[in-house]
Amino acid sequence: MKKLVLRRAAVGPSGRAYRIDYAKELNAAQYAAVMHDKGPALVLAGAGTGKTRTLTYRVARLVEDGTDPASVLLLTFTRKAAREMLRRAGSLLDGRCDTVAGGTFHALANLVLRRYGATSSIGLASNFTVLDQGDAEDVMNLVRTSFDVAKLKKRFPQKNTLLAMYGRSVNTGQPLADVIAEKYPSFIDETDRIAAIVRGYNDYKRRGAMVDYDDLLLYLLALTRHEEIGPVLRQRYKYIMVDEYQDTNVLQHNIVLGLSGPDGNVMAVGDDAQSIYAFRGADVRNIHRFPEQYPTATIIRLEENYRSIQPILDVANAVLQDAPFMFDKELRSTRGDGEKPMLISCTDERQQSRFVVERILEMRESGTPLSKIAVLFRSGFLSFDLEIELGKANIPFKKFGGLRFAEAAHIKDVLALLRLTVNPRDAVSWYRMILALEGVGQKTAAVVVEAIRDAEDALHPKVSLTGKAAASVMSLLDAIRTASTYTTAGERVDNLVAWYKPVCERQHDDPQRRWKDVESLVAICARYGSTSEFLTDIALDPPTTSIEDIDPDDHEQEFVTLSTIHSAKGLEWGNVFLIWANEGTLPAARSADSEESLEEERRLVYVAVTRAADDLYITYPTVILERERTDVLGRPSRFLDAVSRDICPTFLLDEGESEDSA
DNA sequence: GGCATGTGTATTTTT
DNA sequence: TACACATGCC
Repeated sequence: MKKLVLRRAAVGPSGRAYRIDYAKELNAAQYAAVMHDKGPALVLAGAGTGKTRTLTYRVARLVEDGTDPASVLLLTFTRKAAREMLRRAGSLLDGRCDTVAGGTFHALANLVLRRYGATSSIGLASNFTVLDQGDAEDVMNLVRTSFDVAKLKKRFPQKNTLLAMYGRSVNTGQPLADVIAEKYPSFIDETDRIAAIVRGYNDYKRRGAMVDYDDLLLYLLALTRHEEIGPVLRQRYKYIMVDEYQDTNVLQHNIVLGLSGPDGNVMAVGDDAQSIYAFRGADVRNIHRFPEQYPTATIIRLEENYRSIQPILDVANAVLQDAPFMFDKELRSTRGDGEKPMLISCTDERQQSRFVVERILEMRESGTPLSKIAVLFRSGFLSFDLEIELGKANIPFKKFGGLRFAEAAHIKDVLALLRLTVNPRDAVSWYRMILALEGVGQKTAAVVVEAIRDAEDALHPKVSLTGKAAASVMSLLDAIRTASTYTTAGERVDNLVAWYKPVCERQHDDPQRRWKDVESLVAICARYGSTSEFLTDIALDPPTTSIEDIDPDDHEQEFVTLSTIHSAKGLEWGNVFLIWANEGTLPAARSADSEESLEEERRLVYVAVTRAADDLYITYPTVILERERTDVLGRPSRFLDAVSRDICPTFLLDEGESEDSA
């Protein structure tokens, strides 16, 4: 038997002895944050400074001091981040953090609204549907079309532009007219019509008990201000922690204010240098103004970087050097010196891809696992050429960002079918599926949807059609009717998918590949009893990529990560390539018009650079093929101007000895 | 004439 | 992939 050993314990404010030796496991600043008890606090956590660790330990510390885990609320940017933190906190304390509430603002809103949405003045049925971005666009499109804007003979905003206008208005609190005047001046004459369409959009959602992402936040805010429910929520959540505070929008900021009440038991954690979601309404000023908002706030700075070697941080610090106001920060590495990052000037995109591929092959040769390598870029399409080269070289990779699972047409189809079994009044889903049928175009689809809307029983509409259209519409109605008789999501989806297969095969030329996706969706769905719960989860937390998440065989496999900078937030790799680091791409040309958006591009560079632990290669092509013959001469991103060649030397690529002698 | 379907082109970033 | 526009079927 092992012998018992005595260890001197620290004692917390509650007088209980801590199991975890916080002082030993944390640095001074982290320790201060973890021990912070009541009242507002702002933790400025630079990249790689152990932010997750700090949050995790604070949760554990609160629980060790006897705080009811259910009264701790951890708001994060993604559900995945929340899961990870709660898992880690749980493992510190043998699972005693199970009941801590954690997730995104949207997930919290969903939870609270299911419970209180119907009873309050909001009057939202508890079985409401959550619309994801694509669904919301479809609804907007339906309303837009009903306004006959095509007949205007004038450019009129597209569905996604309309949604962006409305979303901006909601997320920044600006009136719609002001948003149009400021951000979309070319449509200023159409302000009234746009406003009418937005009203139509909101009416449609209300009638169908649907909420989009913005509504979730709006309704949650309303509930925090509600006479009876507000106090209930504040009673419930006594300790609030918000991660990535720099990426909150005004709405979310107000929700935090509403939830925390006058005492302000809020710990906001973030890094203003990593605010990269302004396009979604995020406002860096939320974090900048936190100290004014809460004059008694404790401010704690985490500056010791555990991730990167100093030469990488030198580049990161230099990128921020000329930035206008930011909280003071200077990242210091705890790891010391190492190889300097390299700036590599490539002749064109081909050479850039070749360089990355050859370097990856060398790394693999010298024993670096592929999982430690990442290639980062500004926008999804910038990796297309590289993907081809990686494929040729047989280097497995996985791409994050860009196309998401739930955005693929065939996945949306299956989800639409499922939705119809839950809500046969869902005109958007009907329209989508009817349009997919053989012999049916926009006109016929509109007629059928109209008939369904007017019918007493949506599944038995009175509509007279002939030929192929008649037969295929009948078969769709029949499929929905049959599937609806089953109770579980799994049974329903099996039925629907059997009907959908020939439709999918007729519509797409690569049905086999698509069908794999459908099958993984079916596999996820099979775990659910309730169809609407499944649909909500898919909308709030869509699987990032197609099969990997589900296929257990692929889990072990080694792969290089390709990712947009946005999707790389919070992650790290040993070896990082930042490609397309040239003017016009990073910053993106469309961001060059305002200082605000330019600064956001600077922060993107900062985020990208600070993902690297050991090796960083920044590449840019000099000759860029613009559309139709005009080649543009590329120059490196202006945000690298302040990075001296001494910190990050420049290299050119020459053709070496050919290796294949065959 | 009305409608379904094919073709070409251009794409930020995401809860 | 999603749109605008052109073509060809009923």
